[in-house]
Amino acid sequence: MPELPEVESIRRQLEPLLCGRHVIRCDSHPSVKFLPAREIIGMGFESVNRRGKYLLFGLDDGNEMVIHLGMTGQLLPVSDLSDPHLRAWWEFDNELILGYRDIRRFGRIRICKPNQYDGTLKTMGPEPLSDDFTVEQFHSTLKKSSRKIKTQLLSQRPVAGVGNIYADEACFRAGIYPGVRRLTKAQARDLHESIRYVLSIAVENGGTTLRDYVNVEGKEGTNQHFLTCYGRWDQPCLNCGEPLRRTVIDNRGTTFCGNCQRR
DNA sequence: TATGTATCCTGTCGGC
DNA sequence: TGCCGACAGGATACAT
Repeated sequence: MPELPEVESIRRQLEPLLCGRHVIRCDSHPSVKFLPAREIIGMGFESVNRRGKYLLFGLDDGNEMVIHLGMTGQLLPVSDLSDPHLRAWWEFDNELILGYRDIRRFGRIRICKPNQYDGTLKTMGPEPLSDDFTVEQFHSTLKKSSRKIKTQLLSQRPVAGVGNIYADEACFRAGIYPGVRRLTKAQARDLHESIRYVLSIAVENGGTTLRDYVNVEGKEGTNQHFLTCYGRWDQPCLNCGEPLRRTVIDNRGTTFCGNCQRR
């Protein structure tokens, strides 16, 4: 499930591969989710950027191809175009064929003008590892909603790029129960610091591979070996030793420590 | 406008 | 061994 660290790892590897290259052939799965992949034939790639969990490919006609990897999306060189999970592919003028594999088809591809986004991209909060992500702005945004903190984080509005794994990790590190609806300024500061910490470490580790995630080289990340909370229910809390618990918050599996993360 | 819920998808796993 | 249902979850459409 690619979140910010996984998408950033992919972006860093794709940038030198694609910039300056032109698409000479391409095709896609007939689903409307993936059809826009066919629209960039003949175009050149000028940049590979990221916003939250979205990859933004700058094209030489001034538009951007936006790819969200969903749950199981992968971008990597391919040779077998009969792969049943291949949803789109682009052949470049250096014989590279970049494939978009997506087993569950939760991802999507679209073409749009830069900074003229809709949906989540339009309402997305600041990049968590940038100077734009401040405690004041973060606390102010959280105060505007009465939804549970984890739900707010997953909405991408208070901050970009946080998914289920890093929401659990950050709440655990901050000692905040993910189901609370209001945070004090001090709690917001702790959560702000924790989000930046867990994402920074995950980027350094090349992302978290639990099942499907691999980078452009087909290699798994290593951050799964450093998770302190997500997916560790029934295992002892690394702080207090109590068994971690599992619950469901807004239809998302959630791991927490009932002792360290008080409601 | 804010909030909550259903839906899309398919591989995996556990129960029978 | 094989079948079947539950489950995983990000974004979005829809209902309240």
